[in-house]
Amino acid sequence: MSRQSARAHIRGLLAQALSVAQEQNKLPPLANTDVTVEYAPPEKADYASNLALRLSRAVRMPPMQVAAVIAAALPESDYLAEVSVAPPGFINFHLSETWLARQVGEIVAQGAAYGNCDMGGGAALQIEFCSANPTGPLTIGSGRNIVLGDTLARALAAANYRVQREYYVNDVGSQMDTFARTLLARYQQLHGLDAHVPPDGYAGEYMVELAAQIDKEEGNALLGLPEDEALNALHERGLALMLDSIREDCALLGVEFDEWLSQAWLEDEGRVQAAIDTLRERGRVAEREGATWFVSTDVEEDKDNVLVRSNGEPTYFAADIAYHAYKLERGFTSLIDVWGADHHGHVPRVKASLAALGHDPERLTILLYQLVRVLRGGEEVRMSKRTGDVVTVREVVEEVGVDASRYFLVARSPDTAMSFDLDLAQQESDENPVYYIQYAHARTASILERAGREGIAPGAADLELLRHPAELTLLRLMIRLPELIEDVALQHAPHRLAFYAQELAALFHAFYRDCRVIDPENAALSRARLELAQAAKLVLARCLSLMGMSAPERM
RNA sequence: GCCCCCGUAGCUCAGUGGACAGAGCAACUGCCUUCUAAGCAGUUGGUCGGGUGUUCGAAUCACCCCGGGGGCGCCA
Repeated sequence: MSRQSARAHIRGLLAQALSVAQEQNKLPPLANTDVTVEYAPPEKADYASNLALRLSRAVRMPPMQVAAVIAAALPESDYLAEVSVAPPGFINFHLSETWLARQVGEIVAQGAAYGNCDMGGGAALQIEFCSANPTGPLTIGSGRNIVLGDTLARALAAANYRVQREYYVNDVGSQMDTFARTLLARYQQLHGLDAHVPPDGYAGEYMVELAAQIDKEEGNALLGLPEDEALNALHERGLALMLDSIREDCALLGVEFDEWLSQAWLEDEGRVQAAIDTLRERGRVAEREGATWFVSTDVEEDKDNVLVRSNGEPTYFAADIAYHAYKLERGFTSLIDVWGADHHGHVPRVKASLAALGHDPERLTILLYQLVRVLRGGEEVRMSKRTGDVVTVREVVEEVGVDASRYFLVARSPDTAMSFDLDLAQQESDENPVYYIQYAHARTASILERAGREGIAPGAADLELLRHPAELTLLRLMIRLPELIEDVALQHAPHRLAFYAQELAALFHAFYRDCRVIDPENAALSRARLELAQAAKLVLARCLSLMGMSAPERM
């Protein structure tokens, strides 16, 4: 695929140096050692390794000496201008500025593919996200789920995983019964009957609209049916309409799922029963108190969990066991679930159940995100899905737009209980990071357009003319994009994209100030800088695209 | 009672074993006859909630405490 990133290259050099030093008896034989390379403080170096510090104890040598030995054994590399050793024992790597300048050509040549890496090696990966109960419109909380899941999916695809996006539809269970009963009451009310939304029903206005939609299609045909038939019909039709609406909400955020997998389907296929049977064969099931239990007290969990209720209905947990097993049976080598932190207690039992079925629970990663508070007029908006008192994805996107919605929802670490301030996202649009980043992109576009009008031909540039500190600082960050994508994919940390984009935009703005691109007095330098502007445009656009945001040509 | 997340500058948050702790916003001071001022430069601002350990090195790891949020067998 793409060329090796500088970080990966340096890691390779260090690994070679380590084995050379051992062969030459400069270091005692060592067991397999992790070679770590990180970003150095900018004034010290570009990259740094603490390898010598970590090995010092094992090799019984002072860290500075270990560092010197390793540094001396490093092979030559055209990536590097200088390698130095710094107290207390760091090995510092300074990139060659001519190598750096030449990377502009690499970036432009790779175009929209620049940033890709081969971490996944084409492995099939499934990411399941959103999966909100189809009993109401998507809330801003689901919005965070969707944006985290989709952004991560984009980064994983860039890291060469074959990614499938899936939405698990919880179309079975008590909440769907309540949904149908609420719908029936609303439908009856439309026909002048004295019906009431059940006390635990969904009081939101959208249920009235849903009933009206069904009424438009069916007229009073449902009134004559026995109650259970009417409920079944409303369940089915209401669910279909709700899923359409959820699909539209996702589309508003620029997200499309490859698969919508139904819990009812899993049950109808007998997969839930089959999972329970398998667990029983493996001696992991107990009957007590009239219910069927998954026995996990002896392993990962601190308590057993119900699989089949005393009324004979399987639980959500039983279906989830079958569901996760089915994911692996479909050939995905790794799975990611994106869950709200309120489900964290569910994690150990799902993993325990996978293990009990003979699967490797390590294949499943659960990305938990803390819940979203919404501020409107400086006040926290109280939300309740049951009363219909929610802030929806649709409202937010309509209010602040898809770019700002996605940016704010992805820009915080999943571990942070974030506040989404609706007024701020709108009022301060001038001071908004969204515009800041997009403006940098628009500036690159504007420069390129101007160059075109003035007949400055791109290409054939002598890139080694790029020596200005502002040019090189910008480039140092640009060449880290593949490393960033690797980190985002590995750490499941999509928010890093937002911080990178912000920093990149800042460095571009600084370059714009310090380095005039189109200079009639210096055609050669103009061509080189034009090439750099083109590369910067590609990197900015790639970041925005990974975050699902637009990259405007002008603002 | 037990489990998970958080506590870092006035505010919103990065940084989760590495070098003197960072950004944006807010506040203050400057910069448009030249490729977009939705921009740039500078200044102010922090006992990293508290304590004790581990380590060559701790915002980061362990333990205890304080504070905020979320969760805990027949809801999903």
